Amino acid sequence: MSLRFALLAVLSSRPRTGYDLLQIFDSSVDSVWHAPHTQIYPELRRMEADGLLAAEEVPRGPNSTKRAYTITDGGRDELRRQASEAVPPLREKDPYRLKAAYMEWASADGAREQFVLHLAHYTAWYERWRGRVEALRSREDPVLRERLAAQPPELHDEIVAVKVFAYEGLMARARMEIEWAERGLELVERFKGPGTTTAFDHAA
Amino acid sequence: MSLRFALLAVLSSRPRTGYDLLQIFDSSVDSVWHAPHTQIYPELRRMEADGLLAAEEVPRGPNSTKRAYTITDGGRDELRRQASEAVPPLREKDPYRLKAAYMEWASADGAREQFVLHLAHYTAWYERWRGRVEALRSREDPVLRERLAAQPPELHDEIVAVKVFAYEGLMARARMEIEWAERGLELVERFKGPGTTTAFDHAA
DNA sequence: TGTCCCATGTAACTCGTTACATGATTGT
DNA sequence: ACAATCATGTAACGAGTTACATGGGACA
Repeated sequence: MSLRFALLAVLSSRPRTGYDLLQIFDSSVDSVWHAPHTQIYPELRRMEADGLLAAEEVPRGPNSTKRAYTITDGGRDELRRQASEAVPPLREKDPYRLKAAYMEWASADGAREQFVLHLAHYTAWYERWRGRVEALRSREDPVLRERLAAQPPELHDEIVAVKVFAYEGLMARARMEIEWAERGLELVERFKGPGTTTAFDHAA
Repeated sequence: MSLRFALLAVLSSRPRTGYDLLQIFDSSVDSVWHAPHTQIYPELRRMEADGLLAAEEVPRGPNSTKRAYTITDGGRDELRRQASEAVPPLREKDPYRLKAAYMEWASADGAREQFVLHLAHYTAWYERWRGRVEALRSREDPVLRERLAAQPPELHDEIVAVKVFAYEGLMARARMEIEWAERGLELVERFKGPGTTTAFDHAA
């Protein structure tokens, strides 16, 4: 249901096409969630069928149209409902920690490479999320501006604050992952450096 | 593939039945991964068909048998392969941060309840993981003992160290989630306390 | 006339969850 | 006898990924 929630949330500020949503999700701005077009387009159709969205064919050049989706009152109700319904957190399923727990089976190079990738990944995302927080605080982000324009001024501080809070949560996660990967690299050097043996080497 | 990896890893110390694995995954010890029996039993059958496991019908009472699975040489190769192959980290999909980013749509009670659940969840798991680290460090954990018994003594330190490292990563995650949820509760009081308005109230 | 970018789909497949089922064994 | 636990499945469904496709518009 997260995809549906995210779509409703983005469409609550103004109508957009599937392609618009794809850009927002996948590349530029809203780096909390993502989805490929193969998931977005069918979901928009289903949401329209469920009465959460209304679609309009708008012209595009002389011989073509595109579908713009507008949130309906029912869609806004559903957005409020999903935002307000507390869902119990899921049990952890953590593939990184799982893999680390059985690192004795890994080659030195494989283990090292995994942590190098981990470090690079979360370092890059940390920077990206930091940029988002700045764009939100300064209220220069274009998607945020459209959102604020669609809501009364007395809500603006809350809207900005909760988004900053969300991205700061992602930044905290990234910092944790970076520190963990650095400790991982130390472990690799300690146990898989020259002159050591590991379960990996006990081949049949 | 994480389930398959986890099954291979657990079976690498000694043969077990599907039910044994279920206990290890779902309740008692190995709290890094979990899976219901409806996923474990068919996966074991597939792994047997793929030559990673060998099954043996062992008697159970007078009129019944159970299937015990043993890892094969091919299974050990696959375990080494998966442990050694660096996989690029996945893009973030974070339903908690997503929901928080659009908290302006939530009722005060719904938002508060969500963070209370979050806090309770990660507090409980923090304690659980801390207990696991203790059981690993003292080498009193029965599953760990079987694992060490199956591997030469010069590997014991590495085996314990990587498991402690994995659980400490989970603990770091839990600490981060706890701090974040506490900040979330402060935000709820600030913006959804008495005398405030929120997008939730702007009903149609 | 080609090459991006805009714009939208279907189909097959994997992973995971939930619901529905069944039967034997062990201990009280 | 009954209950708890041991033991193992099938089926339907939803979410998400990857592969396969198609066609118009804008600009050089």
